[in-house]
Amino acid sequence: MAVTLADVARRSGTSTAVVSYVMNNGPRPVAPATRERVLAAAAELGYRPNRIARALRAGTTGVVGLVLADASNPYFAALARSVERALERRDTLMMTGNAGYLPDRQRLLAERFLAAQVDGLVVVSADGGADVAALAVAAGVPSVYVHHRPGPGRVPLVSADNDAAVRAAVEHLRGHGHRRIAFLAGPHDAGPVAERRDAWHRAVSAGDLEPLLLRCEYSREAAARLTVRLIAEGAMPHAMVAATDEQAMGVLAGASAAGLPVPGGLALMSCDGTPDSAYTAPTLSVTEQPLDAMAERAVALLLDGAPESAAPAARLVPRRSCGCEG
Amino acid sequence: MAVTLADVARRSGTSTAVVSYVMNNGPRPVAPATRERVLAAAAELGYRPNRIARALRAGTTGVVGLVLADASNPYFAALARSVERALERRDTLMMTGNAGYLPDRQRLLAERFLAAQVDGLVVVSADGGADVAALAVAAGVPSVYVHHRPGPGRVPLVSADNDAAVRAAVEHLRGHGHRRIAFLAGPHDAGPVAERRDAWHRAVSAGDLEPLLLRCEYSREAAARLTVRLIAEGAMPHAMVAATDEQAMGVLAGASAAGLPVPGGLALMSCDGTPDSAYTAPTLSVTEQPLDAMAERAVALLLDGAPESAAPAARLVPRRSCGCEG
DNA sequence: CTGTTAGCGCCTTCAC
DNA sequence: GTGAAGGCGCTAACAG
Repeated sequence: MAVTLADVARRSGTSTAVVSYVMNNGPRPVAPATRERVLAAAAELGYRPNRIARALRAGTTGVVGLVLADASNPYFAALARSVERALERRDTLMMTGNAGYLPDRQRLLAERFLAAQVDGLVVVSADGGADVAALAVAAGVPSVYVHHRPGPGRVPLVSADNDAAVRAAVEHLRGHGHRRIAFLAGPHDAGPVAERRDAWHRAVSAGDLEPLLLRCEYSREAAARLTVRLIAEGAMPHAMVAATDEQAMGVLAGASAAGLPVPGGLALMSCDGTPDSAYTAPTLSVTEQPLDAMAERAVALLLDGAPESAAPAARLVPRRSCGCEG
Repeated sequence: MAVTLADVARRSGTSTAVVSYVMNNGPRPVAPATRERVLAAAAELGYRPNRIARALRAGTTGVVGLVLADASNPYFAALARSVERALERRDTLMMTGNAGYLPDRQRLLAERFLAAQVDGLVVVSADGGADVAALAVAAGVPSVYVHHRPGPGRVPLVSADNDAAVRAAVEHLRGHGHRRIAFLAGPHDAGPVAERRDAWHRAVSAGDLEPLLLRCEYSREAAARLTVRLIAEGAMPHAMVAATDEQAMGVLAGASAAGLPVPGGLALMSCDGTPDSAYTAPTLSVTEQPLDAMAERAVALLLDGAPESAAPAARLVPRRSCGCEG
């Protein structure tokens, strides 16, 4: 059905080797006249190289697998796009799979990607994921974690400098006059969120401020429910740092539903800095993760054998929800 | 490096044929004892079938390509997840590429996916895209458009019944007492947004209501800017249907920035019904597209040769922004 | 400079 | 019930 190298060779009166040399500009030289004939034949027939055959022969597919926690979460979605751009620069295709926070599904996806002979595996896992990169290692396939590394192991991790970011957020809220600054963490104590929580705790302690640790699932729904409940109980703090944008958006939704004004009644900051955070009502003050830099670094590590390097810094972006601009 | 069929055959003292029979449960029977030995050998060696080799032999990869307009847009992101789930049910992997509204990039992605020998192409294009599915057709690869079909051509399209949805939205706003109901459309007149605009126009005309057509790009930023400007000029309508959630969220952000209360000063509805729309402040009243049904239908069309059928209906979900629940 | 050919790993027809 | 062998489309020795 499809046009093959042999078809082009026949049509141009040459051999498959010559056609291959022309299509790949090497590894052997071809006479200009012959080259023209081959190119013409290829164009006429609409020849398109079969990457599957090439992959079998070359032992490399030009495809990388991305195991993602959840593309519905704007943070992970933005990260995925950054990874895609980084791969694009290397002419590499991406297979994506959403694991939905399920360790078994992470493993299943990784297995499938490995069976598909991906050249590398990028794993973006949330708290409590499986150490799926270990599977890649066992198969001799390069792998990287971005954002969070579930297991111990020697698989490299690329994440941002959460410590400095959270410290800056706490300082910023303090600058607005707040002395009781809550932190909204996730249900578990692991990964970047744990780092952010620790950083908050250190900053609050050092500043002689009053701590209040809150917890909920990483979803808008859970954060909205918690917020409504706290407001009803009169237990809502007046300043809060949310571990994730997803939670912060839930807090905003809950506050809106319960009639608590932001930033008037609650000064809120968050730690992801997704694109969406600029268009909430009110706009979210955040510490913005350098997603493009993280993705570029991860892909360089994966495909170019670049050395592991220090975490890139997050940037403070004050907007309306903390009390700025208004 | 990697373990192959031949390795397992050697280890189990059989032939590659038998190992293949065992791994695929056919097409020939294998004696139970032999089967056990093969399975044991495969497990010991950690054998994982090479899908690339299988694909070359079988002429089918078990991979579908998804050309997406923009995964940063929650509507497209949700659609992509639905497509992934529909493919998952058929044990099919997905390659994704974001075209970012650029026709040339759509074409490039389609070319690459075709070269990777995908079994099918799902194209989710925004207004003004290229007719990339035509490339697939030329290559003899099945393809479907979801949401929008750029060109003429006979490539099937799966979309929702926009007409009924918009009519319901207009009626709903009218029920809230509004007689001047604006519509926020996109910059072009094509595809589903054009359908929605037409449906709005018919509904407004039939109801003897006052029309006002507004336009802006499909981004939060553009919609927010437009909203701020209209408010400043005193030209903001009191009721509006936005063509997309993305634009509606921008309107919400603009209204919040300019101090216009929603729904008090503006009753707003939107036509996508993304998951995000339930957690804006205030929550967005929408007509919800049946994304799972659309995706399932598209994939059935693509891989199972299912017949084209009528568009599934969108559902009205009243929330706070139109004036309900309050 | 160009042609012939041997596999990459798998599946399956054909012989035993 | 099992084994040997050809070939999917491509690349890169190896000959000419």
